[in-house]
Amino acid sequence: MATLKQIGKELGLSVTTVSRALNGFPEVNEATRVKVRETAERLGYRPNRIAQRLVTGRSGMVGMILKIKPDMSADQTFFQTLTGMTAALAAHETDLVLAVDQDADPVQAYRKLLERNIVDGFILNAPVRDDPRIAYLKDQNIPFVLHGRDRDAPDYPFYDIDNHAVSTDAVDLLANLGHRRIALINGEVQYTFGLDREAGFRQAMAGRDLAPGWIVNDATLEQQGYQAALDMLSQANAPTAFVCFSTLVAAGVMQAARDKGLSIPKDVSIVAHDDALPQTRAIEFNPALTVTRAPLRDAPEPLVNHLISVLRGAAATDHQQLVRAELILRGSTGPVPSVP
Amino acid sequence: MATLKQIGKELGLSVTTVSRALNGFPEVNEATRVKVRETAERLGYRPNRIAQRLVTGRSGMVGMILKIKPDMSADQTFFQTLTGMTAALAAHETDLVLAVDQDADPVQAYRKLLERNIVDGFILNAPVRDDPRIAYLKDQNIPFVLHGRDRDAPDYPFYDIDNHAVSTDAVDLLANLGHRRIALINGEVQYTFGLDREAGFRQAMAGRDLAPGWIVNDATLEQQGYQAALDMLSQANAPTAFVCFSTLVAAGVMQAARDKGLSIPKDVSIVAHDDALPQTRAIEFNPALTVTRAPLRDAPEPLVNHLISVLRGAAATDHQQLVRAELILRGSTGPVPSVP
DNA sequence: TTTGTGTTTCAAAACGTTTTGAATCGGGTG
DNA sequence: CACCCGATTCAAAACGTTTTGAAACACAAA
Repeated sequence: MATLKQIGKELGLSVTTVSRALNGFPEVNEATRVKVRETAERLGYRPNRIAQRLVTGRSGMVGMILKIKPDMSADQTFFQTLTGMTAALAAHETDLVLAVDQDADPVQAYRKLLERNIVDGFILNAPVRDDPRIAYLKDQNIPFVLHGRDRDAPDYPFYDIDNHAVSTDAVDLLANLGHRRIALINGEVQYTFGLDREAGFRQAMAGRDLAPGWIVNDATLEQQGYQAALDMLSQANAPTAFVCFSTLVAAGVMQAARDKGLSIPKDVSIVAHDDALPQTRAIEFNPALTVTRAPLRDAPEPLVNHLISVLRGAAATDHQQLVRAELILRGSTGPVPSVP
Repeated sequence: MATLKQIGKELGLSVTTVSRALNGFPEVNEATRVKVRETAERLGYRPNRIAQRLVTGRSGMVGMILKIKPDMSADQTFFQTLTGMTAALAAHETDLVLAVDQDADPVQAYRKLLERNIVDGFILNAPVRDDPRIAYLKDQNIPFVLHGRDRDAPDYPFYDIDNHAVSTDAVDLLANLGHRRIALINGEVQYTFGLDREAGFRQAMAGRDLAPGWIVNDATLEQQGYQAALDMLSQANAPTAFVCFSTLVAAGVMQAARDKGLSIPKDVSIVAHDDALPQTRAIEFNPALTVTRAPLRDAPEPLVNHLISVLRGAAATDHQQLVRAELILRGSTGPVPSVP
């Protein structure tokens, strides 16, 4: 591996000058700079990141810790996010160190990575309410950025979609179509996104004096959506509309409605939230799904950029981003059926 | 952050002595060592890995590059492997840098990580025949270890199961039960494990003068297993036994047999290879599945240990491990039906 | 007292970079 | 000629560790 010293010796220059020439400092003669560049190229010089990091005091790596579920599966969305993230990080000469959390204590894995002086900061996802990881990292004064929020109006950098509005938008749409009996098939309420969706739903319903009589939480799979909807549709005074946590859950709900001999949107309306994952495309449903849409692939780049800025010393609160999901009207929603 | 120098000043010792005391060198007075340990503990000393790495010339990180399929899903098996790997690496003070390969050129992502002097070596998986990544890493003289092999009798460290034997064992079992028309529902033949399974199958069939008339490749999903088996079972002189690439594929084959009104194992026998993933448990099939079994969770630790040894200078060929899958007889195999 | 011996400690170099503060040079100005 | 100035280059320090070769010390043997 070529070093600055070798390039210097080759040209009769000091390492100082070589370093400055390569790093674009203005006080070096343009002719010298060209020669240095040439020689560096010829010798195949690559800066030794380790040495750079020792002197700058930063490691140039950020950590991310995966929480794996007991069934060893992980978030469906993880690979989508990971791909975007490594690409965005590479643009800032930064690498991603991945670890898996297998501990009971959610903070343990972060502590371990920190103690080894490996990473400059963290990317967190899937926060729970008052997340202990966040308390820990703030206490230790470690930079991090969150995909999501663990509370309203936090004081750390984050990128999140407005999950509260996701629900209120859906309820507003359905209520304006005349629906009164609206169900929520929600995701995991251990996470704030689930909690926010439920809170938004309850508030929107309350604002219109509607009773939130049908709420099912912790449904993430198609099968769970199917089962929940089937139960509800079998009752007297069944709901006429469903707000679904995901397009996958909506697929289950749709199947349940069909199995009950109900047609969409004549008898039952369905709104889902669409993370725009490649597996289940809302527009290919039959009928095409009305959705609140916030592509997950939009998240990694802002997320990474926020973190990089903060690592460079920017104020945490300058890097908060709350995006509103888009409401896209398609064929799965219609006016409430006249009389049941 | 406390440093060696600070500990030294605190105790009136040189950094040399402090360093040696903490690293367990024999030539330091036991009383001194105790004092140093105490002070280090009290000051919360953590060695600066970056500095350590600069002087030792090793980064203490290994890289792994994920190949993501066009549908953005990844290997079902990935999380299983990842968990075991980070745990095994942590035992050697080593961290995992993850990157995603989004290039047409499979070597590009490796080159990038290397040019940045980030990693000491690589863990590769899912090799193709004469894998270009392996050629590149060997040419560059970069340590690596492979999960799988890209050819027979390679000269690099690997951990692999004997995929050839997986097929021959299955065929032998079925042929000994009297089956003559044996089908193979194989996985992706772009990878060597798929190729080896097919080669083993053909060889075992040829060894018994049986015609390998039913071979389907590139089936990884339940649906694909179902479709392939349904096609075969609809033909005249349909196969009486199936060798399946995975338990997931076997589930599809089983369903196809049932849909054809065939019972298992009376009319159709099924053998599958079982990676022992938590999602599809062969023993819970009905009837319980006869399998060749090689738990994927067994792989990460030997894999990591091989790599660590090689990083420490061991000979590459001392760290090759070929394990033979276990044949487990259960209820899905039986004698060939008397007359069709 | 001197010499030898084993134990324990130390100063200094090294890793490759960035950064600080100073030196050198050529050329103009007084 | 003496001085100053801008442009360019340099030597040295620093980051925190490991490692080398030598020094210091205590104690026993000669």
